[in-house]
Amino acid sequence: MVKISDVARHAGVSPSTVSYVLSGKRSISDQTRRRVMDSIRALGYRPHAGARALASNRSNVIALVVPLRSGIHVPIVMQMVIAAVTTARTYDHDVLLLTQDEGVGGLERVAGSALVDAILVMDVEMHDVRLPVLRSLDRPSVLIGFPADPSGLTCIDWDFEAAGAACAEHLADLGHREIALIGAPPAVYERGTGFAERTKAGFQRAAAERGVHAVVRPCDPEHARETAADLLRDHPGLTGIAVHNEPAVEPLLTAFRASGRRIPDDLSVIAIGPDDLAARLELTSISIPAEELGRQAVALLMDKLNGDQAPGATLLPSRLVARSSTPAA
Amino acid sequence: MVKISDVARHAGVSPSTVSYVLSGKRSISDQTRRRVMDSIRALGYRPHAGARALASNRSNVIALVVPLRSGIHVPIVMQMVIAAVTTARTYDHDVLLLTQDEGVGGLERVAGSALVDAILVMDVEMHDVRLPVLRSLDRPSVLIGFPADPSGLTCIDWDFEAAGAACAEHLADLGHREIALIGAPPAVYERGTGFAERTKAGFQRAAAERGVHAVVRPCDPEHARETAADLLRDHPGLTGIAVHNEPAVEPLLTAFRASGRRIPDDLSVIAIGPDDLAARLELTSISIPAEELGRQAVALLMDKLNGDQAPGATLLPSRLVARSSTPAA
DNA sequence: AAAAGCCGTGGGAGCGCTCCCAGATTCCGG
DNA sequence: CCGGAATCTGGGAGCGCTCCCACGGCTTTT
Repeated sequence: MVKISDVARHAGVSPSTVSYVLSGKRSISDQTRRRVMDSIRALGYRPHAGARALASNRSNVIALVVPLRSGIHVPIVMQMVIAAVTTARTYDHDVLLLTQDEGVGGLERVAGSALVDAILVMDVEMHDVRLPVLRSLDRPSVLIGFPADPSGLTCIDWDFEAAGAACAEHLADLGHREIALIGAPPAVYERGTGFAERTKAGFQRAAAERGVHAVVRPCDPEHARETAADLLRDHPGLTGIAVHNEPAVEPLLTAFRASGRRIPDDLSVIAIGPDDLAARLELTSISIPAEELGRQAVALLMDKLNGDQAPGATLLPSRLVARSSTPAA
Repeated sequence: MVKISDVARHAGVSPSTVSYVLSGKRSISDQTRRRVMDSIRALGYRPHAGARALASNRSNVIALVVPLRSGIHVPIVMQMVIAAVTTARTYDHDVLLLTQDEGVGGLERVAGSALVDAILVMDVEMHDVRLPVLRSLDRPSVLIGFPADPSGLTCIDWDFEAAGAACAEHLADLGHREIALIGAPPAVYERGTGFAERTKAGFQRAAAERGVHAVVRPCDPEHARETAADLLRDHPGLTGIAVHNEPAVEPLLTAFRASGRRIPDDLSVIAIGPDDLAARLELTSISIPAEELGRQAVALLMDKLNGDQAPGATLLPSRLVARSSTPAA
């Protein structure tokens, strides 16, 4: 293995100079820098990560805790994970994967052993048991999702409230008087996950403001057919529907059509979710940019690692893209 | 930070003894062990990962390279990733995530800097550019998927050839004389990915052996409707179909029904893929156990890390589960 | 002309752990 | 009672890097 002293000898400088060339923590003459870099390349030198971590107290690795529970759409998670890894690399950091089920112990382990410098937690619950640990840990963390009490934590999420409101407003603007929001599976609501509630709240608030009648239903993708049938039976006057449940979108559309409703003639539909699905189905959609969230979350984490003050709460705006499923009357 | 010498002092032993208690690399009297363990708990000691890596030349971290290209079904990837992480933990290892697009450089980086002890590569191509690097690296690796030349490498995958053959045989056994395999998107075939070709080969071989007429079509899920229509037009006598394309399954079923074919009355259907989807749709299926693959791959990697000889090739059997979509005639 | 400031570099302690080399103790058979 | 084996423990060098402390040479100030 090539070590820093080998490079130093080869370049005719001291090891500390090589270190400084690499870290940029003090000025080095152009000539020296060039000689050192040449030696590094010539010898194929790579700093030993462990030695570096030991001496500098920085591992240049961040932990990413991924959820593995039901009711969360896997492709979105994957997109965020990829975005997080890619972004971390631009900051010269790597990503260590932890699963939700390692729980509190996992966080304490990777932080306590100095395996990671910081922690990114996806899919935070309202009353997440990990919150106290994250607050007390000596390492910065960023949460994707908002718990009930975000004090002392840095959180980021999509602005679901605004997304829900945008749906209701869009439908109201188009003249619909009776609208529905089909949301996440019941399990998600029961778990008290914030995003589902916030979408609902925004939807209902905006509907109320516009004097539009609004109903909200959870939906298990496996039982999309029943959900759709029940909804249309209970509310025959329904003409506008927002779906906040990625995997249920296609089954629901099928079910609506099976119930004799034409889209968009009888029923206008908005999807809240990734743009690609909506684009393919020609649905008006509120896009929730997964990559953007992953990217920003890592950026926040890096800010905190640099000792910068990070905002406690960040809400990413969503964007309504009108397509053929919600035509103007 | 609590360090090993703090524990040693607290327990009245030497640091080396603490180290040996933790590693188990030499015998320790029960009494001493207990005292040391008590001190560790009392002080909340956690070995510093970097120091450990430096001194022992082992980081206890493995790299996992995840694909991010099109044509691979994301939930399957995620299942394998989760399984890999979970399994690695049972071996006291963590998982560092790398993306495909870091390419060769990424592998050299994490291996050269001793960030990871071993490498697990998902979604290997036939003529993968990373193969030479993996062969020359001083760290063990395991590939998920088989390249054209697997010599000198440890590879594991599902037995797609057998899966394809099982489909043809099952259909032939039920009396079908004209059958089709609807496969991965064209891009996957063009890329020369092994699994698509192998399924095809098994399907065709078994069909030939049974004297059954077989056709194979790639299929882009976005154009499932057209694929289905074309296929039924070109081969009106078709009565048995195998689908090896997870996201296309539902669109295809819809398309078949739209073409006036009843399932299973007019058309028997087998799905090759995760069991949950097939079970929900009541389809006969050949299940490809994603978790199992992730688990086994990590197990192989750990064997190699321990210096054990690992088999060069491992093929995981798939299992045919008969459901209502392929009734006996 | 001496003092003060600046820039570029070297020396080397120390980060926390592992594991080689010994040393101490106990146990056994002869 | 002794030699040797077996069992358990301690000491401490060394892993490869970072970063504090110095230092020499040069320029600018007093």
